[in-house]
Amino acid sequence: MGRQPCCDKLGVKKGPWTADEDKKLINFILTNGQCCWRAVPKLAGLRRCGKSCRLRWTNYLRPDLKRGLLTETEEQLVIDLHARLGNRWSKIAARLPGRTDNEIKNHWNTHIKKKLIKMGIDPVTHQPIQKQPENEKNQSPNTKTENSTGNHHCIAENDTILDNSSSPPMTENSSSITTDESSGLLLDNNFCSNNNNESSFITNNTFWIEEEALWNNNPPISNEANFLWEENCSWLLDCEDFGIHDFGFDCFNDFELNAINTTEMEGKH
DNA sequence: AAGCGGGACAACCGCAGTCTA
DNA sequence: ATAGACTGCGGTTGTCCCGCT
Repeated sequence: MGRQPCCDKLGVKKGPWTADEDKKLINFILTNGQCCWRAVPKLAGLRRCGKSCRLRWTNYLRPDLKRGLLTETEEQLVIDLHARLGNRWSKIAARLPGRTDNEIKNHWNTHIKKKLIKMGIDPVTHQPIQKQPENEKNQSPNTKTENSTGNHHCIAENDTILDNSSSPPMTENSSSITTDESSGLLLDNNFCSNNNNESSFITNNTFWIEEEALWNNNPPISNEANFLWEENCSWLLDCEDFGIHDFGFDCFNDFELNAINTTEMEGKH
């Protein structure tokens, strides 16, 4: 019954990844793509759990990742999306090109939360913080409003934001970005439309949907993906501990990468 | 210069839904 | 049909770094 365990718990390494492990994982994914994570550690020669490999790849090694702090625009978008989606970091991250759920979650907890509190805005409800009367504080959880974030919208299964009766009237076809007068937050009206066509959610992010599709297609690594890789690997150079040189494939083009991968694969046989 | 505290972020943990033998 | 693995997600923790005293 059932399947094989994802990894042998004994002998599985934990803790920070080394440059060598990163190199092995990157090489493997670039060669074989993201298929079955269970097999990755074994095939890539890593003493890691498949889950750990997936996490390392998606949060840190993916070539299309942006590095560095979130920009003002991104931050504003995160705030806006959080107001609508709550702590659904993966959904939020899906709307920010090159950002991971982990990164956004961390940034929220370390920066944005404090920023909002400073501005007098409750980071949970996104409403202005006001002193609650004692009797309201003691209300039972059952008397709470429709959701924990205090939003005026509910989220359908396809992640489309739906208006409900309590929501403020949404002006159709209004400009895509407006400002909430009370909070000063940026509001993206496109996001709230009932249009199920995802590409119309956030105009600026249309390319991300396409990029995501490209990414999900798995290998062979396309020229576009390779371009992204080359363009985004510069952050590795900023690393104190190791640079792209440590991975041994700096300045690679398609041909060189393939050559190395082929060599490595042959070496295994 | 040393110690301390807080910020930042990578990584782990555990849960829930899905998948498969 | 079902047990148990797989995957993805959100919450939490651990550790490093930096500024302040």
